[in-house]
Amino acid sequence: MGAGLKEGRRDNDAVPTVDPLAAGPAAGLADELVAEGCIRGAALGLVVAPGLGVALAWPVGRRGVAAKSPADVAAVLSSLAPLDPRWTWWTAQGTAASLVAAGLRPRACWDVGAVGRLLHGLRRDDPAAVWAAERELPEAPVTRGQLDLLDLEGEDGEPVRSDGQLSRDWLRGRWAQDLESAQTWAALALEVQASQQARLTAAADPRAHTGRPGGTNLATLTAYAESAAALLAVELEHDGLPLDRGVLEAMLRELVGERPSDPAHEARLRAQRDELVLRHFPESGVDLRNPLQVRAMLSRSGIDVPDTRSWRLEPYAASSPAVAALLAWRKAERVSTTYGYAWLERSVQGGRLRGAWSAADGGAGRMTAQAGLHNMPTELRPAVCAEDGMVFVRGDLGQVEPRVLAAVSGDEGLAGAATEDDMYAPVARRLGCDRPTAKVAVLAAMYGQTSGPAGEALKQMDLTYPKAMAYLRDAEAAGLAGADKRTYGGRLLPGLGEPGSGGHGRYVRNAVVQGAAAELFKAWAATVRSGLAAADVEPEAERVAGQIVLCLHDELLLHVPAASADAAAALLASALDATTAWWAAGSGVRFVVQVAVGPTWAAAH
DNA sequence: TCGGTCACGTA
DNA sequence: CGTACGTGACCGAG
Repeated sequence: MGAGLKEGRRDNDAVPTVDPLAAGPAAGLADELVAEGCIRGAALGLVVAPGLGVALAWPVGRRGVAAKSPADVAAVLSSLAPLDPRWTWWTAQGTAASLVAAGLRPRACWDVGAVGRLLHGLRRDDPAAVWAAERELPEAPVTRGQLDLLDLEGEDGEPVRSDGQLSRDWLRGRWAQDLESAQTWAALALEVQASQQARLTAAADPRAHTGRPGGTNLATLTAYAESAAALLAVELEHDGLPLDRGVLEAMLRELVGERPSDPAHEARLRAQRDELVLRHFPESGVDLRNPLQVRAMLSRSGIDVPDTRSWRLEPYAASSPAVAALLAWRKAERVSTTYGYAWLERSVQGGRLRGAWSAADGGAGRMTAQAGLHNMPTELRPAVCAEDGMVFVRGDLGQVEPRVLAAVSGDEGLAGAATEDDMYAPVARRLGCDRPTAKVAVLAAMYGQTSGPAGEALKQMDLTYPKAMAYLRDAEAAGLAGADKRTYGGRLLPGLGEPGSGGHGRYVRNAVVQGAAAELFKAWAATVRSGLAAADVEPEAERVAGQIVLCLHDELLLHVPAASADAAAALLASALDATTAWWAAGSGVRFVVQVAVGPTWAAAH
């Protein structure tokens, strides 16, 4: 056994049921790969061909290992833990999902799709799109459905077509036909990785920061974090958010009534709820779900509103029982339609709420989640209950967007304000206004508001924080001109190519802040994940049991054994310090996290 | 069956 | 007329 194997033995990634040292076809594999020029800690291309095995690729070699079942695959990968590879896959969604399902928690990865999104501002992360963008070819068509003759034009059985694009045949599954093809596919992923790595390495750091780990530049570290977030998205989808079905059902009974037994019963209950509102109005036959009809009905009662949004009706609620009834109906209707019994049946199984996660959606690259994970009403959060013997540890980044603005713009004045726990207090002092006004002015600056009560304070912002305001103005100008823009971490915000609307200007102005905040958040989440699940902290005792169960833009929710609550809380703080040490190095900006522990999500505040 | 609009939940 | 997202009901065009 080589020296590298001894020092590097890290079997903690493995499921307890898989012994990486067990004798078997994969025993000694790590040694063999090292002998064939595979370097410890480096990118290692990985493709899993279902039912066949594992394909590996490194710059000077490749290898296929037969593995029929997911457990076999897990055993092979566990045996490679001594190599401490940065697993390089086309996407975590495509490759890591089965690994996670088999109990693996890979430590480090490179997600070619996630990095493609970052570098090229792609809305897609499939191999065809990333390959084309990296080769600077025209956008590739989406592969779906059956191949037709047109698809095969220019194809000769090779993975790369004569026009330079990836083969549609290979994209449709040819890569998984045999282990030899899977190795080729893994080598192609590694080829893209190397090209991406070169682009990232060449990217100048936005500011002359020092102290980044291993001398790695910000863009590359951001690529690591985006990759980790893509893997985390797969894990979140697999693990789910603990939710007590009984508690939620009790809340639903309280809010919207009993569970309907059949469609007719449901219609009857619906009519009963509607009647509680309609009885306040003289006319009949009004559909409460049709805003136009509701507006007309209100108008006949002497309430004229341009639309029927709740904030517009709110002022009338005190004097009009009818409006109050309508607003109460709306609230119940929202819960009933979106977070009611149907949602419960669809999205909660085995005490966990599960939905699809995306690690970088939308223009700014925030994480998004489906199945209501990101917009569950606050009033339902008491149903998010920790399991027996477990607690939630919740960490919330305080005032993250203005702090991010201070860091990315290099504005010394704003950075000075960001040394305090509440940065709006010093801003108010400098602007000569009260705290609420200062807060509105800062938010208005980041969102691109141009009018309103913050007007005077905004003028003061220009004088007091010129670099921050110039940073925002430059972003807006780029958006208006149709030019490309990059976030601090290097995410491309593609320009429209031609002068755009004010709306797009405002969008880019906000996206450079929101996007950078998302990058910082993901880097923090990745660091927390390492402290929880990965095997890179020695000795073993320093690792904290538990898992991340929710990411919510500036908030992380951990589900941990009660005995580990303090350690998890400390991890949230230390991980933030470790992350901002390189992310905001030299800026003087302080980031803060508020941590709370509780038996439910609602209680952890 | 589709996209657009309204409405509303979260950050 | 401050940003982003996901979801559902309804409408009208296809």
